[in-house]
Amino acid sequence: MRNEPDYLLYERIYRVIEQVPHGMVSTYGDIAAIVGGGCDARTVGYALREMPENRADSVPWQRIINKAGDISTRGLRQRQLLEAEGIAFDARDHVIMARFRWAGPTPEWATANGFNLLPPREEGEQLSIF
DNA sequence: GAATTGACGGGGC
DNA sequence: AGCCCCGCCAATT
Repeated sequence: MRNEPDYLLYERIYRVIEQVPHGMVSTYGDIAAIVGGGCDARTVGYALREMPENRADSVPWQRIINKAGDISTRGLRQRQLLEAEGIAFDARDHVIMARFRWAGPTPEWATANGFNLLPPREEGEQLSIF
């Protein structure tokens, strides 16, 4: 018996995903890092796969892709939905991560809701908004 | 309960 | 960029 029911863990995952803004994407690993508490990338993938249809209305599942920047759910209209948000793909069908990757929740929100922040990324790469 | 699979990630090469 | 290996957690067989 777990101290925390699985459905509650999924709820936390969905809640974080809801924070990913329109026109941006995040990765399974990033979401897991924010959720914390023994959550990993695969768990996020599981939560999304098990997510009931009605949840899809508020949870932007399409914005969650793998770290390589390519979509896993081939066949679904994921790419179509992302392009509709203005997210661009390169010639290899990969999202340009350096440009569309979400930097994580605000410190205020994370603290207020009991989530982690994304570790700062070093490389000179950053999401310059212009 | 072991083995396998899965909308995964990081480190090596 | 790719491929391989290993670790991770949950569900299924």
